[in-house]
Amino acid sequence: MPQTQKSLDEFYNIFREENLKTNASLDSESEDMLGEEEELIIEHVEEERTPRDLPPSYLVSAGYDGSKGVAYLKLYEPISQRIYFWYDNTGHKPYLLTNIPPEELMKLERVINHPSFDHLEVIEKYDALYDRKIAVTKVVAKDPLAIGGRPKGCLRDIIPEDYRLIFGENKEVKIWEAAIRYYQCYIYDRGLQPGMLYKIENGELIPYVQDDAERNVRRIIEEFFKDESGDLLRYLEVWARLLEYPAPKMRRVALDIEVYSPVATRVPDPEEASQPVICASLVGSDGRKRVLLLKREGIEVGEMNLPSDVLIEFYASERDLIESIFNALNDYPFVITFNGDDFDLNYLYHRAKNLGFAKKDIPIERGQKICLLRRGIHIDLYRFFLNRSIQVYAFGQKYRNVTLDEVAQALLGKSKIELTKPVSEVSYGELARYCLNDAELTFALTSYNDELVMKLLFVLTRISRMPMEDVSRQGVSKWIRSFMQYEHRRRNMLIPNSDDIIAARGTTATKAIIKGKKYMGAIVVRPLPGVHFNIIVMDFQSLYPSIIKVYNLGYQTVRCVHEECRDNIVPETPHWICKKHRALESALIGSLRDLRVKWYKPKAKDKSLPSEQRDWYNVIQSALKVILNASYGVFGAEVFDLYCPPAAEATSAIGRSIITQTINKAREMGIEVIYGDTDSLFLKNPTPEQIKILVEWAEKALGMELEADKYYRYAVLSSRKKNYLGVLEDGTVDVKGLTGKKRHIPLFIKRYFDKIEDILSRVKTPAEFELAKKDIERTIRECYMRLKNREWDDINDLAFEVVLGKVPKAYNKTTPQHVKAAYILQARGIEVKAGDTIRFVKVIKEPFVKPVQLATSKEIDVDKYIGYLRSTFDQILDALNLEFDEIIGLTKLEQFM
DNA sequence: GCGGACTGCTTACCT
DNA sequence: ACAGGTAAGCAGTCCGCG
Repeated sequence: MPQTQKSLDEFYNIFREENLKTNASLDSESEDMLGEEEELIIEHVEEERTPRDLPPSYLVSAGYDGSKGVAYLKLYEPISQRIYFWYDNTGHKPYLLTNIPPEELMKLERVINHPSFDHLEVIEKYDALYDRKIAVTKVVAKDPLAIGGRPKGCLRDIIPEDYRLIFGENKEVKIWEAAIRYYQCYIYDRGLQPGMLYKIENGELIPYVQDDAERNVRRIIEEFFKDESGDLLRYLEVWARLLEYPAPKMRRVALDIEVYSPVATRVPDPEEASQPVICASLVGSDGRKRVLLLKREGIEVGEMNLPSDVLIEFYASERDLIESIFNALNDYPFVITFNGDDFDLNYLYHRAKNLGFAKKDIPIERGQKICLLRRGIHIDLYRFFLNRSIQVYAFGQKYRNVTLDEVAQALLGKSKIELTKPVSEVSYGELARYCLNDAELTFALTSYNDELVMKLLFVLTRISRMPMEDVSRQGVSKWIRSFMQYEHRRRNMLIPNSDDIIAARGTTATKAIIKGKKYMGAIVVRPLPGVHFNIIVMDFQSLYPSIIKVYNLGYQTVRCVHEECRDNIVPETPHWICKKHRALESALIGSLRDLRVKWYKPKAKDKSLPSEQRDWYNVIQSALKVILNASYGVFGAEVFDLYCPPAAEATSAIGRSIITQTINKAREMGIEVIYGDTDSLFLKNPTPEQIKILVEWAEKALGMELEADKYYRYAVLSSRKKNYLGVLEDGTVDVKGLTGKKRHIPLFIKRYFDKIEDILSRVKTPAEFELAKKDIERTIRECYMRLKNREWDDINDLAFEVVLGKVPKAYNKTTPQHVKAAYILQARGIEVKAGDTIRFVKVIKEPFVKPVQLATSKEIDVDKYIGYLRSTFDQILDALNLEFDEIIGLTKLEQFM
């Protein structure tokens, strides 16, 4: 393993000019113009919050203090339940790396005379793309904004510009690591572990070792992974330590505000904040519930029957009300909102400014799209639940639209309160109940299931090595990027630029089936239509992460520079894989995979453990699931900093080879393979011995873990891929891909589909199946007759619900039906946004669709619905050898009339 | 001027 | 703003048809 540990005396300082005058104009507020890698500069000087000594506390955030000019950390002390600050005392400074030698850089006046320029150093880095050590120049600055992230005048732009002016175009100017946010850079360089325990002793920051957790780590490593070969072991230990340390109880408050609005249908713009804040609710983990109301002319008191533990406070002045909110924001270490970045905190910030608050009295710091707290940690749950990976893998698609109402209904079984009148007009009592309920729901989303959401955030903070605020707002590719960048710094590896990787490794060689995609993906086995009893579904446990681990995939190893590796070919591709070095991605992803599969997943189900421990392990395994599920995808995503198309292509190619070999093996053994998709095989009636042999073969021949995942009493397959139904032993029905389960279809049809599902769940034997068929026919006939005779209870049951992917006018290629309906709504003055669900019915007259709220029953085009009914049920009837037309009483002859 | 064959767009889903 | 593969419905286009 190449490690470059050049000793310090080999490094030589070229230049160190003390304190060139600071240019005040560079400190001005240019927040709005910052690019994606926004540096949020915060100023907070509070001696009481920066102690010389601090008992063990959790590192929860990091940032840069503009007034002190240093990095700071936020530590959560779990006994006092307060946030404390620690300021850097190591003299760490922001920097970038370049291939331009110091003597040439010194000729670039705009660099050397830059007000924030500090000094130059030459250092050595390991360049993994070319397997060599290189000398690079470290350009050190006094201020992170001088490095990058500023639209104009930062060093990462100046260096290439001026170099070309002076030295010409011959040499390629390289800048590395200039887009990393300074506080992340600080975390990486100092090897800090957000989410872990630290203490402060006499001003020094010291990691705190907790014996219980360390014992667990030792046990995992020594007992559970004792057979693991050397290079993965180190990673297993680092990860295990991060995951075994428990999470603290987090003292927090949920905040929701209501704002007066002169136009009932319009929410006031937070940037203008022209209307008063009329109500705020604060629900704390300490049990405190407060409702703050602004006294206004002509508002009825109404019924004030709020629970006795709720404190109601009336304010004559809005200023006092906001000050009260700000006091709470300063008091609680964690503040929870639903959409606070966009609305609540944003509104309070601007409203306070409008009311003449001094900047130092506003505890909110604004970025371009985020609102942070100067003292505490602001978690915007809207941003967290919006995260696709969280939605799909952590919460199993339980909620569809990310609204407080829908998420709360899905996870808590509770709803928002419906107002009888616009917020601005309702009585104090109703306003208080409404606002309080929102804050209670918001709080409950972090407390239900033993604080699952807070713990999940904590685990992700540790894995990603990012501040909690960032983890809750950014996507999985940023989390993965962060822990990979951390590992580069730890190994003294140069973090390559995206174009370096493409230049060295090239692009893809296979052809995708789908037009516009970059390379070929997974295999889907053509299903054998029919009803099949005794089906075992086998699958490879996290196939792609296993491939990345076992086949050593990463930007470093795919198409490496060594001649001797070129014979290590990836099947069906021209790519080869390095035999000399282990890729960083392979080690990091591989060790995470092993910990999840071998330790956390089994332990999460282990009834011998105390339930608290089990819950914690369950949080960990679902956090790992989220990361692992994305670990292959990021290789193939341009937005990922270590984007490496051949690595993505190699992963799916190896996957195809593995599943194909396994199918062939099963068939050789005389087992019927009736279906399969990517990493799964549906085997018809295999014996336990056959399964055992197949599993052992996969282990031996492929080095992959194959397991029997499910047993279906029977499975119903049509000829369509990704489209089947399986009945488990306990009668649970797995429905995959069938139209009858899709969210957009009318409730009327969905209800009948559910009835059929119910009939099928009771079938145990082929004999019972014949009876069930008759039942199904009856059910479909009933549905058909009710439609034909126009016997629906509610026109809403006939509505299709389709999500508007973009604003209506952005559809310039075609105008789908839901867009037509959206236009009709717009014409009626109803606001329609991207992401809205449009509810429409099919009608007889042009344009053949109508928003359901504008339609009447007699306009409905029944034949369109019957057509839809047919195609929905054909997916099942195909497999049962039944004909829709015969069921509804149409003879073959009649079909032609 | 109309209908069938075709392609492309869009959404919802699977792994 | 993690990937590719599949189903389905509809919009829009082309072409034949004396």
